[in-house]
Amino acid sequence: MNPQQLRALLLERFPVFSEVDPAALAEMLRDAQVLRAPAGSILFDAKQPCRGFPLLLEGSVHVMKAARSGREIVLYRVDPGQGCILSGGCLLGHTDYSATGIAESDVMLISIPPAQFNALMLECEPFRRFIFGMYGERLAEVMELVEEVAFRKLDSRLAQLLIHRGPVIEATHQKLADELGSVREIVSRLLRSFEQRGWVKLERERVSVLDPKSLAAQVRG
Amino acid sequence: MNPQQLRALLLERFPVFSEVDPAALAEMLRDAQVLRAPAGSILFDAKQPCRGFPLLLEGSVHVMKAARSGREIVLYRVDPGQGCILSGGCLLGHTDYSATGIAESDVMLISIPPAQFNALMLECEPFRRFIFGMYGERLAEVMELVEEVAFRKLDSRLAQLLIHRGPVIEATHQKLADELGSVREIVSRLLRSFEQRGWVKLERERVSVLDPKSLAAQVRG
DNA sequence: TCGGGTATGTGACCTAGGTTCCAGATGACC
DNA sequence: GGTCATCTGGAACCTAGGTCACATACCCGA
Repeated sequence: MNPQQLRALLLERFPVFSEVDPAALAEMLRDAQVLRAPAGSILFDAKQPCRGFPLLLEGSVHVMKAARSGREIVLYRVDPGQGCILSGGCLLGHTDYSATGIAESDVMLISIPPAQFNALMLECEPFRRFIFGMYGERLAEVMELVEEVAFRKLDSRLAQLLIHRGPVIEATHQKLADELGSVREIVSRLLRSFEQRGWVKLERERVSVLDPKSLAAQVRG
Repeated sequence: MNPQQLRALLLERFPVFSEVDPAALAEMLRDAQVLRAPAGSILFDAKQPCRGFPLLLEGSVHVMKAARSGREIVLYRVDPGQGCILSGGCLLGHTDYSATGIAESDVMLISIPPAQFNALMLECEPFRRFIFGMYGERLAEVMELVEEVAFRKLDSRLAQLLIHRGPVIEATHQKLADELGSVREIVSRLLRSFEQRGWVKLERERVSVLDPKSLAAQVRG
């Protein structure tokens, strides 16, 4: 990818950079690294060196926690136009997060070197708001997740996941279970009951939503 | 409280201000509001106007979520030397958090007006790190909480709470349940079983830890 | 077409924890 | 002391969801 293409893609994914001084942006782009990783690769884990603040250009990333039992739960997803604030955390002198980021699909990201990142934070108010906004959103999402896990039943959370992931979900039951912090058998059982009620259609590695209204009712119920 | 006392208290609780330009600090102190609230008062809720970024000087604050069932769970505590990043969130243009902050004890806090807050963020790198660090810590705490709620059993979480709150906890079983996101009966049952094993002593509105080692083992188990 | 890896269906069973309901205890206030 | 609210103990019961142990079914490459 040539510099012009990169610049255009960055601006498309991160409109906030249109408010950055063009010279500073050019400098940043010169120093920044573009990284690619295939689906399934671990982008960061407990303690990665991680120099630079990563911004996701393409693909999506799951940030998750795993218990020693092997069970997992997804804390949130990072989509294009968002940054990996966790792996960027070390830039700001945080404690370690002990969460894992895995590429859900092939990903491309750009890593802003610490010097440029700090300069942007210093000089550019919109950029500062953007970064803060990301932190705030993540915090809100994870707080919401606490409430869900603590108070909502699994059928409701599964229904919500199916609706959110759109009409056709390509994933194994195991992956859905990992996302919810449950186990395969339970997710299979719930999916089957949804299917018996005509709400979804099940195929190998695929769930098709047939009746989003009823699923949504299940979310509320 | 006179300005000198306030300045001294602020510096004691928030050493980061020693790195702020003294003139700017004086200006901030002149404009900042000192707020007090009695134990039990709601400091912020879904949507409070909340002008200013609050820093906690005395007391402690619970940030919690409530389900319509009436059950609650504490997301994290704010102690002196920390800021209410949630109520401060509006300064930075976030979405609403729909969490509630209640004063666990009598509290005193200082509210930094938006103009001064932005000026500090702009001018003072240590302050910026401090604020970012707080966001990062909160995020890490809440992520940890997700894992606990999803994967740890209640006896383990209760034992952890008892150890953390130190040798004598003055609280009703209901409050402990609210903190964990559970119900009174279960907490009572677990406490009783701890008592039968000689790990704690139970009195009205008081739990005394007798055997922290065994409790700690319960946390890990 | 055969065989091994992966994905799913299914049932029996178990347990943590929630629900309900009530009895006693404690303390505050009149 | 008497009344009332709050707090705690405790049993019976129920349910969601996790665990185990399989049987199938599907996919793909040798």
